[in-house]
Amino acid sequence: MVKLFNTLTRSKEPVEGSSLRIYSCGPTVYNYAHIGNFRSYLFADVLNRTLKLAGYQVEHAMNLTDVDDKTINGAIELTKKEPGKYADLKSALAAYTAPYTEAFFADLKTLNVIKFDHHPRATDYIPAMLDLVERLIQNGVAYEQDGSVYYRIGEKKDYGKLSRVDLEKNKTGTRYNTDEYDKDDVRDFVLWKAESKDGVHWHSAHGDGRPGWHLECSAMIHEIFKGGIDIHTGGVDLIFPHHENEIAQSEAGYGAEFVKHWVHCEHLLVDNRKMSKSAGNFYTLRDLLQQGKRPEVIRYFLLSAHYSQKVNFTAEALHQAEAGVEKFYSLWQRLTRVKKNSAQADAEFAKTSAEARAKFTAELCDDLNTPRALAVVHEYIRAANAFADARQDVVAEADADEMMQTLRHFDKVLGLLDLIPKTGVSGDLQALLDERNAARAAKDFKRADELRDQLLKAGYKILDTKTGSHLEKV
RNA sequence: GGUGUCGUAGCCAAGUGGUAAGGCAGAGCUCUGCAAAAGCUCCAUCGCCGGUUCAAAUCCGGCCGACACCUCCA
Repeated sequence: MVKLFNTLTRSKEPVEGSSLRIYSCGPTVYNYAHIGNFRSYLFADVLNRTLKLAGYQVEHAMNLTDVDDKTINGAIELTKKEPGKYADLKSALAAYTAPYTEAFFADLKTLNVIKFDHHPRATDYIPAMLDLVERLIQNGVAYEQDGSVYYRIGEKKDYGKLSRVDLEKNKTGTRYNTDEYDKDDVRDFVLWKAESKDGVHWHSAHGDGRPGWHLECSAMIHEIFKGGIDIHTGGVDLIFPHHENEIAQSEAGYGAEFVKHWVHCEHLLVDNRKMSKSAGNFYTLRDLLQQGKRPEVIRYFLLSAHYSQKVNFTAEALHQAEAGVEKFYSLWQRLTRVKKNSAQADAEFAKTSAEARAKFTAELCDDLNTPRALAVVHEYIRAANAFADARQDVVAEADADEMMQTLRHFDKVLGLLDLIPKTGVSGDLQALLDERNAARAAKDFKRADELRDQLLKAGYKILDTKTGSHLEKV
C-alpha cells in the first residue's frame, strides 16, 4: 500500500484501490523544458514506477499545453518572420509548438522516463472545454461578459480548500489590477477568452474565442477518464490558482468528486536561487548535456532529495550524484564479469538481498522517499561488494543472479541501468591493456604505468582484480 | 499585508516523542610493485532561547535566518 502526502488534507494518506487514474500537469510547449520542469516530470515518473512496483494498475496522463499567451505570442512571431507562410494563426501555432513538443518527448526519453499512457493536447480538446463552459453557465456559476466567460468564485463555498488561500483577506493589500478586468468580481477567473478573428480562435456559443488556462485540465481529465481521478500531480506553484480553479470548475461542472489525492513537488533552486533567465541560472536539459553532464547523473541527482523539499542544483551536488551513479554501475559491471561456479546459493546472503528489495519498496511506498530508498541501495552495494571481495570474485551463479536481480529490482524505479554508458572496449584498447599487463608481469613497472596513463587519457581506468584486469569508462 | 515551507556534520540529505539513515569529501588500515577499484575503521546531538514530558532534532511558545505562493511559472 502506497501512502502519499495529500495537499488537500495536509497529511499522508493511503492510496486506495488497485487500479489508479493519474493526471500530471505537463509542459507548456513554448520553449525547451528546463531542469526544474524535469524535476516535476521525473517526480511523475517515480510515482508511476513506484505504484507499478507496488502492484497497482496505473493509467497515467500528462498534458501538453499548446495554446496560451506564450505559445500564441510565439505563433505571432513566426508569422512576422515568414509572412504568408501560414494559412492562419492557428496553423502557425501548430508549427510553433511542434518542435518543442517533439523536444519534450525526446528529453523524457533522455532521462529514461517511462512513457505515460496519454499526452492530451489542449487544442485537441476544445469541444470538451466548451462543453464544460456550458455546464458551468447552466449550473449558474459562470457568466458571459463581452464574449468572455468567467467563473463566479463567490458561488463556490469551499473555494480555497486546496491552497488555503482566503480570498476575502487577499482582496485588499493585493496585486490585482482591477482596471484590466471586466469581471463582476476581480477574483473571478476566465474560462473562455473572447478573441478576434485575427487571433487564435475557435467558434463558440459566445462568439470567437480561446480557452483560459485552467480549463483544459478539467476537460481533459473528464474526457480521458470519464470521471474523477485518483491522483493529480504538479509543481507547488500550481496549487494556486491553477489547481484551486480546476477543483472549482470540475466540481461545479461535473458534480462528482474530482481528485482524491493532490500531490505537489517542490521547486528546484540553482545555486540556492530561484532559477530565472534574468539571473543567468536557467538551464534546459539540453544546456546541461551540452556541458557534458550525463542524463543518468541528473536523474540520480533529482532522486537524491525528497520531492516535497526544495533541492539545490549545484556543481558539487552533481558531482556527488555522479559518485553515487558510478558506485551503482560499477557493481553492476563487476557482476557481469564475476567468475561463476555451480556452488549452492548462500542462504544468508539471499536473505540480505530479499530484505534489501523489500525495504527499498517499503521506503518508496512511504510517500516516495527516494533518499531513504537510495540509502538502502548503498547499503546493499556495500554488502554485495564485500560478498564478492570475500570470494575473490568467484561466486555461485545463484548468488550472482540474486545480486543482479536485486539491482534490477532497485532499477525498476531508479531507471539507471538503461542509461549506463556503453563500455565497448575496442581491440586497440584491449591490446594496450594486454601490453600493460605483460610489462607488469615482467616487472617493467615504468612501461606498465606509462600504458596505464595512456589508457586513462583515452578515457578508461584499469580495474585490477583477482580474476584479471578490466577497463571501465571514466 | 495574507498563506505556507525550511534551518540536521566541511558538503548533499533522511529521520517528526525513546536517545542522530545513507552518500560525497577527509583521515587511518587491508589489498596492490605503486596506484585505481573494493572492503574495514573513524568523523554531528540536530539555528537560538524558554516550556511540556520519565524522555524532544521530533510537541508548544518566542526569537533569528533563508525561501515560496498570493501575478505567467514545474
